[in-house]
Amino acid sequence: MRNFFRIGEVATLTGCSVESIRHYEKQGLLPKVQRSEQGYRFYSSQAVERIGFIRHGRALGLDLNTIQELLNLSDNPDADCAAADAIASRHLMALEQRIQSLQALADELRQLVQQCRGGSTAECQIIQALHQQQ
Amino acid sequence: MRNFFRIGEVATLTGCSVESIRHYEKQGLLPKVQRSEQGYRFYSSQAVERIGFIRHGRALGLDLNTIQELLNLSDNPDADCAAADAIASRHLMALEQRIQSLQALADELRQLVQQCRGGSTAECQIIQALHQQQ
DNA sequence: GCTAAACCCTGTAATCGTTACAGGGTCAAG
DNA sequence: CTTGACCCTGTAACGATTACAGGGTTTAGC
Repeated sequence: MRNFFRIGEVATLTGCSVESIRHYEKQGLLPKVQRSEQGYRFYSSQAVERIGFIRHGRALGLDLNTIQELLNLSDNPDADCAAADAIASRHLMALEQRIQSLQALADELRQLVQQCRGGSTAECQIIQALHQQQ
Repeated sequence: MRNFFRIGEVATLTGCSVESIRHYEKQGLLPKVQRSEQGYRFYSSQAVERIGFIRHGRALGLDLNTIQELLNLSDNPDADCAAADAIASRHLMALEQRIQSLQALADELRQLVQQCRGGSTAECQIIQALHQQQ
């Protein structure tokens, strides 16, 4: 396995767009990138792995700041695992709360859709509900 | 009930910020607003009701474009109610899909958190999972 | 050796809805 | 006549991503 990749290759390997990789760099999630004489970025396989880490985190819905925190922990192998646990737990709670509120919205919307019995918008339950004072 | 309100009063009545009201206007969701000689916006109670409609839609998670569509339907009482039904149903399906994917994320995250048994980040399951190739 | 395609670079602007300014005008009560 | 509470416009920020424009480099085929 080669140990140096151009940004486009990294994009293919990680499923991350070239623009996003450059964005992660600008946001400080990636250490100083090596450059060729012409200024092309070159990534080691460790760097590629780090971008995979970020992608993983994004897929879990973590924001870049949170991922940054986890990367810092990962960079210090002696740090306390409880910190990572706290971050994940905090995110999980926020996620569960968000799911609940979306669930409530879906329920409300489902009711509206079920009430709709055709006809003109003048008597449409969906539109009327939105006009209702809450 | 008065029939003319300043923007700050409308904000209080609808629970909508002054900035958002001006934003809705700029986005074309509100018809031409009346102005005092000094340029102050003045809203009729119908306009206030329309802003309430928008707020309702936002609370249901609809984006402004979708709300615009519903407002157009509402403005044409003879239009077919099926159009509103389609919009609401489409949004409901998207919402249910989103809930499902968030639910899957939460499940994955919950597993990670449960696997965490303390110790240093070097052997932290959460961090290791993020490093894993998927 | 030349050309075209496929890369790479930087910098800027767009997306979406909202919030927060800056810099200024108006109006009421004290 | 000053203070504070309003109002105005315009611009920028948030977060993550995408999409340019305008330019340089490399690679493959001819």
